[in-house]
Amino acid sequence: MVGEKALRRDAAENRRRLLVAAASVFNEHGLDAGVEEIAREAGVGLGTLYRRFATKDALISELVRTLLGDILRVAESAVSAPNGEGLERVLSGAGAVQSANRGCLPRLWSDRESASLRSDLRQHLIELLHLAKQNDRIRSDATLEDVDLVFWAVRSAVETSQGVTDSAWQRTLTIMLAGLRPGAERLDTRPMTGEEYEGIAARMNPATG
Amino acid sequence: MVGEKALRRDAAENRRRLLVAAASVFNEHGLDAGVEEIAREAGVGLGTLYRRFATKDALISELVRTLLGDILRVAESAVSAPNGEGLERVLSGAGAVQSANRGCLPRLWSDRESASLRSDLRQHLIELLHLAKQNDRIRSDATLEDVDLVFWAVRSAVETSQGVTDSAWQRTLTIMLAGLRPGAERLDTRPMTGEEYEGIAARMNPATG
Amino acid sequence: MVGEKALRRDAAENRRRLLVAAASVFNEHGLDAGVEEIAREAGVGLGTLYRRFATKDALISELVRTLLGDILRVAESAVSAPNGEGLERVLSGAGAVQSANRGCLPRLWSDRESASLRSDLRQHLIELLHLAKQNDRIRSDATLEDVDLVFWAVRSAVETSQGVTDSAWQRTLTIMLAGLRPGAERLDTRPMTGEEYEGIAARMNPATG
Amino acid sequence: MVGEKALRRDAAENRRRLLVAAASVFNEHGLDAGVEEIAREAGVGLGTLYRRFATKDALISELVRTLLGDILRVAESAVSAPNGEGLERVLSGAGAVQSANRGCLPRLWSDRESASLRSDLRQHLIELLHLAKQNDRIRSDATLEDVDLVFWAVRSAVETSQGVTDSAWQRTLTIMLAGLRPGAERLDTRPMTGEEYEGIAARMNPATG
DNA sequence: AATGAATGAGTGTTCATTCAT
DNA sequence: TATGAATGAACACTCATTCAT
Repeated sequence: MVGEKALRRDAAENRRRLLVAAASVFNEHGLDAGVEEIAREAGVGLGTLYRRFATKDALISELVRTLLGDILRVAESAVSAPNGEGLERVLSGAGAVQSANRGCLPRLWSDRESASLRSDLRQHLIELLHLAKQNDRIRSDATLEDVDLVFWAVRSAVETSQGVTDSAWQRTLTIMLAGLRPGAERLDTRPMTGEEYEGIAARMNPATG
Repeated sequence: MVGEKALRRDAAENRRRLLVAAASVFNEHGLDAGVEEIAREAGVGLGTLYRRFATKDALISELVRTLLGDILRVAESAVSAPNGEGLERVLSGAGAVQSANRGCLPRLWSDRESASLRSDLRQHLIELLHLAKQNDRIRSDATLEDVDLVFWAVRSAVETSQGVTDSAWQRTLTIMLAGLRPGAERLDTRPMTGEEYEGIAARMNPATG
Repeated sequence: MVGEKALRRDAAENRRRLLVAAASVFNEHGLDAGVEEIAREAGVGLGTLYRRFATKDALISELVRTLLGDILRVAESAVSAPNGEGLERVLSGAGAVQSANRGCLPRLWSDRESASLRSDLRQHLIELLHLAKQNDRIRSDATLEDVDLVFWAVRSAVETSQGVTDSAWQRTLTIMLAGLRPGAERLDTRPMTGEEYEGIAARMNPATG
Repeated sequence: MVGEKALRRDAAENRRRLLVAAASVFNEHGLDAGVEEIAREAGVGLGTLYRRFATKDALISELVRTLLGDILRVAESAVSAPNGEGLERVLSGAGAVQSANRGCLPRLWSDRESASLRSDLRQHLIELLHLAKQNDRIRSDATLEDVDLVFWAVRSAVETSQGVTDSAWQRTLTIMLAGLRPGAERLDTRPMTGEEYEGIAARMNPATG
């Protein structure tokens, strides 16, 4: 009995170490980093990695689920934030999580296996958005999809400013929140006409030197 | 006419076809798509691809430069737009270009070989931002870096909404512009304190499944 | 026992098989033979070859070092040969090694990575040449460089007589030793004047067929 | 008629330029050098190269035949040399040719297509060797095969001393001639016993680190 | 259960040769 | 006829995954 439990605990420990190592390695070399480096960083053998995760893809998915879980937990506790500030807390929290896990961003919001977690998150966001509107922190015509856009905008700021600055995403968040405040300008304008779009697409004509 | 040696007509045509094919294949399968598929889509042999582009990386870089060139051209003509609307035109144009070339986005704003083109673009943006401020379309405390953030936010909207909707990036742009208007709320607030950040990082504790 | 990390038994066995297979394949098809055939001949997968040797070039280098090591060992034991015969033993041994490893000859005496082994060999040759002179087996005006020339002459005999006879190199060795005996004719004659050389070079005039 | 002749002359000129270029390129980069560089060095297009030579291999063969032709011509004129010195003149001449065409050496004495030229050369060598023996310049038990060995020994000296010294082959030639003089020691000794050979072969046992 | 050596399909790239211009 | 762009088989090498120890 004791021996069994000890093994289980080791297994869980290995699993945790692998996820931490994967996050670290992905942050440094991107998702193309080799599984061998992850195992080395985790201090375990390759076989152990594959005992815990069926494929590299499954490992990435699990890491993504971990991050979504972190964000989800912030969302859960944010419901009780005062003055409808919960939504903003979640967005900040998600920014912090993304910033600390740049390597996973290409999969964070599109990973197929994590759909249900993102769905859970959206359930909370519905309520948080409602609270924010009630408290006049977010304009009444803002949608749940708009909130997604904020997550995504933060993602790109983190990814692109990598190595230059760590706080670019905070400015992105600030600007988007400013645009979502009750007092900001109307949002129902399309920023560009179809003709303009076509014009640019047509110009996509590589120079012949 | 130009400094580079002119390519024969058909060589130039092949070059153009390869860039178009690369954009298409990357859009469908990402930058990890094989060079063989690009050649096939372009209707040429592998050797031809490598006659035109020294490496796969060089092909990607060239594609990125093509896109930045498209955006740059919009920026050049946008200077003469009325009412300081030029900046918004460039942002819309860049959105359209990015939307039509999703596959390249991971490199578009970070490719090393394209630094000078991005630098050229920034020169134009300086003026366009100035004009926008003069015309009260953009708040006076907005910076050139804020404009970068808009490009990047649009990028992420395009990437993440892939296959769901093609216009998400337009909404992102609308929201960020709303946040950058003179009447929007102050931008000097940090959206999250350091302690909160640490709190979340500490919670990064993968499930022991 | 040694400084390097010990390989597992089967890993070491694979390494040996690969070197033997490489020698065999190179003997048959030259250094241009494909790595795949080497792996097949060794009965291992391609990945195993690359696990043991970083590149094809490194494999060739290692094979060269192995052969030089064989020759070096002969040289070490040759010091104790009677009547100053040690030098001749080394030359014969090197001939046998070269004859059994024709495929490596283009690299044997010029491989960059093996310089120190060749240097070690030369240290032994200095002593062996000295002993040979003391015992009147080699003329006193012979130099260490002359000994190099004997190695190289044997190389070429092995290479060129490939498939015709296996003992041509022995005759080459015999003739060169005869020329290096104390009683042979003076060696300070230039075999050809500069004018003659120029005359031939000028005649280098490909047929107009 | 005149136009036709002019074309023929151009073709012949191109052919000559290609052979000269090939020799030069092979000298610098070895036989693995690309055909494109040869065409460039010759100042003609790739198509022209392939109009003159069916394959790269045919070009190499032709170059080899050119060199053998040069040596053959020396052999022809050497028959009339005084005091039986003709043989030595051919050997020197061949050394000069080889030294000036290092790049071809791997094929010079083994190229299949050049067999008849080498056969012609041997016919002359038979006579030259006879004359040398009659004049007591070469020992009477020397064979035609021994002469081959001298060619080959020179080859290797040229190849291996590449970049270090240009005259190593002359020393090799001097030593071998000394070994072939009437006064040199007997040549009928085998330099190594079969057991010794086996002993070394058995030791061919890569270290297991 | 843990290890890491072994595997081989897949990738980017080269280069002798062909052929449209 | 001369050109060099086009071709694609062949190559060296990588890396996610398997499995003997």
